[in-house]
Amino acid sequence: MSTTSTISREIADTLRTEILRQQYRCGERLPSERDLAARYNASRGAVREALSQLEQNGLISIHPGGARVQPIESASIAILGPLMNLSALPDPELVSQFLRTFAALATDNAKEAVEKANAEQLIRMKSLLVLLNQHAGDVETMQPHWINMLEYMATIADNLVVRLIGNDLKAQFVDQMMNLGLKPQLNKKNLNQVLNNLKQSLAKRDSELAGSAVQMYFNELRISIVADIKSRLANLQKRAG
Amino acid sequence: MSTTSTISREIADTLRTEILRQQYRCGERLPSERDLAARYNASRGAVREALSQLEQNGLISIHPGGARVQPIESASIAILGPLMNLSALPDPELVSQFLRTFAALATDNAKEAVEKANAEQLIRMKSLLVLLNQHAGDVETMQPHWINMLEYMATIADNLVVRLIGNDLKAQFVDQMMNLGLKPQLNKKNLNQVLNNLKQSLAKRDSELAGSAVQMYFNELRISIVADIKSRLANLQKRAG
DNA sequence: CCGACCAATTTGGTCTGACCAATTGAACAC
DNA sequence: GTGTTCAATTGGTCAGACCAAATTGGTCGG
Repeated sequence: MSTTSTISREIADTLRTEILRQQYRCGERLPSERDLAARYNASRGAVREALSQLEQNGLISIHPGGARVQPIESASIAILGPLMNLSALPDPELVSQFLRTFAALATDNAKEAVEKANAEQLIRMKSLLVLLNQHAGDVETMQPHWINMLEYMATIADNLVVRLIGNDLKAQFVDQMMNLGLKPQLNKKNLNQVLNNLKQSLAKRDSELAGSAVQMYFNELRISIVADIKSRLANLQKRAG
Repeated sequence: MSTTSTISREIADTLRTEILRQQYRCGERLPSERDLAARYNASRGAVREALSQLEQNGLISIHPGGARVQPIESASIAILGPLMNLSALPDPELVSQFLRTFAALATDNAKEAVEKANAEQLIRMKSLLVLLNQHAGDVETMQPHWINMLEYMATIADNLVVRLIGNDLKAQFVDQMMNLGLKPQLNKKNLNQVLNNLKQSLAKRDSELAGSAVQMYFNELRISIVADIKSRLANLQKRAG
């Protein structure tokens, strides 16, 4: 649903990819709006809307005299998705950073959730944990229950800043990961420890323990996923070489 | 510098504020581009660019038939700045969430920095820590040294995702906080413990300890700042009532 | 009274062509 | 070389037009 395809969006996508591929050097001037309009067979208005989006992305800065490419480190999160889509398989380093970041935020959510949960919310978390335990055998079917748990923790923590970042990150990352059809292999022993720690943290309302449990889970997930991507990359290279 | 004032930007700012003030109910249709153009005495093109920016902000979704207001929880980080600027004094709850989030990311950076730092980087961090200790007496002059330390840790951690989020958060938050001229009062005993833990973490390359030290620092900072804002708000209310 | 259907209107997406002010860049004078 | 000047370029804005999709409101059948 949603993403209605428009000329301006297509232009923005194309230019964004070109910039992320570093086909324009940082600081370099982009072609003029009129040139771009000619190149893409579009009107200046469409080009301007595209450039306006790229400026919002922090990829370029538009001044009278010309639009200049900005260093990628000063861009906004919105570019992470396109950055990961530059090739069929995302950069494992970037994926690792992504999961680290996601872990940090989820950990904070877990801590705050356990801290401020009321009795009813505590019970609900415990019941969600039971579901997690029931599916501990199969990572595949456990996934949605993890999402439920983390989502519910986020609801309790009720941190707008984290939620907004999480939205962006999810939009940029999760959907694209799904497409890869990753089947992470989690160490069962460690997973059991995660679930046990989570259980204890809920029982004793120990927020630090809850945080470290979530942290450990994401750590496992990260290591597994990154390894998977790296091995796929190695296979590709072997086939190509 | 930079922010050249353009009509489209002004329109975007005005509409953004109106939406954040909930002057349009969520799901409600915005006035048509033609209406807005008439209202702001501007051309449709300018209005379209403004709306395009708001769509990038996740505040509205534009479809043929009309632009509709989206729930704020599905917006992007870019709205946090405007959200905090709705009134002279920002919502303390939002500030608290901000600092929590910032803490979570800085903590992760600290952990990774201590983990992967080479000998030279370790030395540099120690020297930065010496500077911190020298200014431990005065929170005011210590601030820039903290920024240096955290910035250097971020450089070592070299996590693009965290950096981009940090950029956004800083752009939305830090500058506006500076204007308030806050003078946080940190508990000296706790501050000393933070510095000591940091020192030990560097000596033993204990990433967890480094993380908890940074966490504790931000915790102190957050409590102090939030209390400050709350007391100011109380003063304002007393004067008004 | 209600729901399904259809046409008129409205709305966003795009294009063309035009004007202004600021910037740029090259020719020019020193 | 260096500083100045001036014309070409560039972004910002406007007006008016067309199309396709969505909305709206009225009509018709139940």
